[in-house]
Amino acid sequence: MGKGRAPCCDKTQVKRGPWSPAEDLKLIAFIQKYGHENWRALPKQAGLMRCGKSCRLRWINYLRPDVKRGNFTPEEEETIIRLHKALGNKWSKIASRLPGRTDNEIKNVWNTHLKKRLATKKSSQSSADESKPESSITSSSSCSSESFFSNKRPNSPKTTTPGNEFSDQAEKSSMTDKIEQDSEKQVCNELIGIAEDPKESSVSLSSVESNIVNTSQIVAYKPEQQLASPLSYLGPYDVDSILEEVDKPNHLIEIPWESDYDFWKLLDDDSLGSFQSNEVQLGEFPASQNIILGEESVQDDEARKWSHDIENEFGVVGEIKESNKDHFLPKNYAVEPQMDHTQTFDFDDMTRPESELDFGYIQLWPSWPQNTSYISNQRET
DNA sequence: AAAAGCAGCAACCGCCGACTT
DNA sequence: TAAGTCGGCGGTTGCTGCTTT
Repeated sequence: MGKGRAPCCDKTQVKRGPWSPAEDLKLIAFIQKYGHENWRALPKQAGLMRCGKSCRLRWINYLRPDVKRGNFTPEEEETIIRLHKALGNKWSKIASRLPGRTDNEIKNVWNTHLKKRLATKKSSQSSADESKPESSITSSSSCSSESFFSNKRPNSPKTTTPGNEFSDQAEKSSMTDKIEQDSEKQVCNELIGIAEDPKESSVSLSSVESNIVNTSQIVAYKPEQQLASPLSYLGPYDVDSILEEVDKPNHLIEIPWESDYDFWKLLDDDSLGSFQSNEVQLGEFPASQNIILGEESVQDDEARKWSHDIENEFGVVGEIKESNKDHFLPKNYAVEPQMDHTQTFDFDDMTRPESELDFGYIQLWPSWPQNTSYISNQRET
């Protein structure tokens, strides 16, 4: 090539920084309804002023229904340590062995907790090793020190407590020797049962979720499954209006940044009404909002049902007590400026012309992660 | 009580490989 | 085969809250 890589998006035209609940809702609603076949185009289709990469990251790391939040269990930490020994900084591969965990999260945990912990142990251990030979301890997921099983608090904040020190066994496992002797892959296979075919084995979380690309799959989620997601939205956000946003034809008819012959041809052919992508009917939605999903056709009632389900899932309820809201809102959640929880809220970048917004307070997932603080000031937009 | 330092983590950046044209 | 696009990955940044002084 030699031309340098074109930027994935126009940095001046996209919003950056923390995601607001409204943006999350939009993204979730869009993906649940239409999938994410094309991340680059998704923001525009969903009406988000975000880079496609940013959307992808947000979805993969935080909004996916199957993403697991909360502190890492000792077992998970041990797995990370073992896998890191075998694989190095292959966070996505490590993540593939930890269901529900994302590479980013694992990377953070490693950098902030495990690395330091191991370094500390190593230094203390090395001094101890000078006086006595290293014992041979087999490595397995069940080999754990007494502290390994102590302090199991899956739902407690993610911080690792001092009492939760990882065992020396994990550190001193025979892994080290084996890694030196065997190939990385062999060791990995032995310890974690990775399939021989790397292509089969390296199914990362992200790739798994990437397979969810059409609505027929998305809607297969049961509400209770979705409830397991970190969709604990709080605040006076009008779910209906947000869902309407992603339904808006003008959001689905993507006006490309760059001229796209096919797109304009599409318009010229006056085929909008009947245009069907493989998964999403991008054309102007009739009132019925028929969506062609492969062989499936989501009819009126299905669209309504979906909307209704979402509404139920978000649980439009009465006001959330001030004392409770802090419990649910994620840390660093971008909050629109001067947001008043007692009043309706106008999304600055997604304002509806005639806002007949009937904001309801959205009940939160009971499983919203450790986030306990409420950021009242918004970082740059 | 205020300031400084530290830790945690969400998000961004840029590179790479796979795939398409 | 070259050029271009896109998704994915890993490194890094910078903001925020907490702890210490």
